[in-house]
Amino acid sequence: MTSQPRTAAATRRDELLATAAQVFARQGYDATTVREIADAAGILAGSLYYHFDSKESMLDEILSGFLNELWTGYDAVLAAGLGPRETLEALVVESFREIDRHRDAVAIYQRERHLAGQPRFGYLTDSMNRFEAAWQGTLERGVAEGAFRADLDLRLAYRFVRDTVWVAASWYRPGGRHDAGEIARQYLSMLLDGISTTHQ
Amino acid sequence: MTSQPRTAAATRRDELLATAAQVFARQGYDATTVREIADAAGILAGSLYYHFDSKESMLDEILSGFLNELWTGYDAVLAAGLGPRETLEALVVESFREIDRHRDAVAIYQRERHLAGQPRFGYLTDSMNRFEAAWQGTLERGVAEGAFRADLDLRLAYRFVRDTVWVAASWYRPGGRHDAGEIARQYLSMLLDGISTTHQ
Amino acid sequence: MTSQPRTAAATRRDELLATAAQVFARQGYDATTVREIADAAGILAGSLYYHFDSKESMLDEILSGFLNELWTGYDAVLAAGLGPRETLEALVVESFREIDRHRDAVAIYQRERHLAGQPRFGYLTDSMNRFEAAWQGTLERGVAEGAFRADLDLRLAYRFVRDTVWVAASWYRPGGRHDAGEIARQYLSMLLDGISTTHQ
Amino acid sequence: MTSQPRTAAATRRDELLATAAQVFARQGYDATTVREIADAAGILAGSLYYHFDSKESMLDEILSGFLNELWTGYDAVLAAGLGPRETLEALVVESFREIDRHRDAVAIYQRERHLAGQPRFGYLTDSMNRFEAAWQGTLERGVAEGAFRADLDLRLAYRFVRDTVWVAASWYRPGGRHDAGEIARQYLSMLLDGISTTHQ
DNA sequence: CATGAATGAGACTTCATTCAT
DNA sequence: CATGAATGAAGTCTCATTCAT
Repeated sequence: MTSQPRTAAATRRDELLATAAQVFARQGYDATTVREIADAAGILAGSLYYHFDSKESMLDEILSGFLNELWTGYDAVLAAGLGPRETLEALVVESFREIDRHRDAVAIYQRERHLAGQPRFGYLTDSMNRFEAAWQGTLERGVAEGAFRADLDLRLAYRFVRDTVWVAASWYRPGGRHDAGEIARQYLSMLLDGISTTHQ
Repeated sequence: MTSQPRTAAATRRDELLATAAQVFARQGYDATTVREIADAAGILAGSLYYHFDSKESMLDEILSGFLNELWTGYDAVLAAGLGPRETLEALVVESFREIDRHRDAVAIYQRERHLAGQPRFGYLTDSMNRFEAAWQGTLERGVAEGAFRADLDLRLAYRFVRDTVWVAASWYRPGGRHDAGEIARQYLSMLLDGISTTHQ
Repeated sequence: MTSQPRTAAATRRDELLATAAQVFARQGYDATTVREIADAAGILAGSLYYHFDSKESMLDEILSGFLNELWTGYDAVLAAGLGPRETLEALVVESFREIDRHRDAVAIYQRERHLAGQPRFGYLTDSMNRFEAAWQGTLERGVAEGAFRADLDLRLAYRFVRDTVWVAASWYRPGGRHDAGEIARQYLSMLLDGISTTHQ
Repeated sequence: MTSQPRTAAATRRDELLATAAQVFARQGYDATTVREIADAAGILAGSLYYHFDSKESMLDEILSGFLNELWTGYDAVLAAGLGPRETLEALVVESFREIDRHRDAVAIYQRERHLAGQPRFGYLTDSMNRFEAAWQGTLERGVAEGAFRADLDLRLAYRFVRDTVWVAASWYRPGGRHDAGEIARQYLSMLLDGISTTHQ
């Protein structure tokens, strides 16, 4: 009778996850009650448990789903054999694309970073480590090849770049004045050249 | 015999607030139980209510106390009659000084920004507005006077600068490799001149 | 299959309210714990909050429910166009009927009169005012028409009548020696004619 | 050095008890916090424990103090060898005198009648029994001697008389339009002769 | 798939009471 | 006598979760 039950169910799950992500992003995971998610989805709280094991597993799916897609994009960039400056540009562009597509998940990820300590969310720590390796490695290559300034503390520079990009998720709204690509371009321009007109 | 009773009571409150801020910063406000704060302070949960009305009022005092000190510093900078570039530099330095002194409060402030919607925390919204006015005004003056690049979207630039500075509270630990002044100097260098060696 | 879901839910609420009223009447509102109500109802304390917002809202529903029914009865009496003596008799009879049907609510109402000061229970004050108007107006008409003694202070007489009737709720038990109608008759006899054999 | 330490201390106790009685009467015993009593007395909550063992012992002293004085008055009346009607009149007058002098204690006594079940307050039960014996005995003598109507249920009549008198404590304010004696006279008139002009 | 009622653990908070000063 | 700080028990309420229908 039903054509693709698995697909239909998966679609319903995704809808519910998107709803949950929206509420988590707005209020924070802890401050969100299962009932609020259910209200936003138009069902009763108990009914969510037909689809998900627990509130935590919703969070889990949201975060791991986002990170999977993120790393698909990042890995493509890192495997492309670009120079350090081009790699950094591509990573920034890719990051804003992910923010555009997974805004809520990114916001949650930023806010609930402390979850990385729990076994269930160990993949967050893994991701953070790969993340640091990718960005800091790119910066180091850039310094070595003369593309980036050599007088900077690279750990500070890494954090500067990282935060600069990802915190944008906390204010970015799709459909605003600029699309994700334009924002990426402006950010890159500031990041690479600074905002000052006179360079020492 | 007793030296300063008023000071003694104020000191105890401040100690407890510092303890609470530490726990809030580590775990998040919602995920923190009153009992955890009390444990960290070496008293029983109920005893906190001799000093404070509620968990929320602890948060309130932490945030408003921080913002009061922040604005004392900012107002001094803004009243000094400096040029835009010097103003921006002074604001960044002052910000890192505040991060150094109120690390926990800053981290809480970053994470619990959504509180601004509640009447009790309306002063957060006020502060954010004054904040935007101060920074964005400085950027505009800088563009007008030729100190900052004119080809940037100023709202984006404002967010870039703002986030860049404040997110540092999430990883800054006093007593680390660099002191707050050194970090400010490096951040300013990246912000103003960019990380690239070749400027277009 | 299911007969009347709305009725079923309303019935459950009413059962729980009746249970709560019983405990409140026995021990007083303040001295009653939510757990005692739940125990009496055979559920856990937390489960009450599926049906009611708070302990106070249970009290609210008990009192307002009672007063609504009371005023339905009183208004019918007052609208019947009876003479003052017949009106007073009908009010007393109606009062004892309400005591019979809402014994617990009446006892609570007597004991927790001080609630009238709180905004949420402002309707208690309203009811008390209407109450006074109804009874004292009847007494005044009776004096004017010669049915009641003219030598009495009417405010005192009003209180005498009022207290006389309603305090009965504190000892009345349905199924006792006399039914409500018989008690009303004896009270009316004492009230109207006194307990003395020789009248001056 | 101090002239009468015992008397001074006793005076302070009495002041505090009067304050406590006032608050208990207004809000009810359970709804009153020790801190509210202390506030009303202008001291801190802990300081009350220099004078009293516990909140309950304050209540105890208030109630037993009142009952002691009440029974001194009642016993004098009952020992005077009066006829039933004169006895009833004297008891009513004495009761209003006690209400006048111990208004708060009487109000508390009315409201917290359920305490009679606790061992510590067993004297309340004793007092109630003596009370019932005194009043109902007087009524019975009156019926036997033809002073009171024989067609009434005496238990109902007893309750009618009892409640009628004592509930007055809930609204009586000293210094009002009528003094206690005048109120007693009017109450007696209604009680004995009724409020109707035509007697059957 | 969803509902409605309930569970049970745990949260925040209150408050009578204690005690060193 | 009084204070100020703390205790510890208990109370109201929340909320993730379960389950029969």
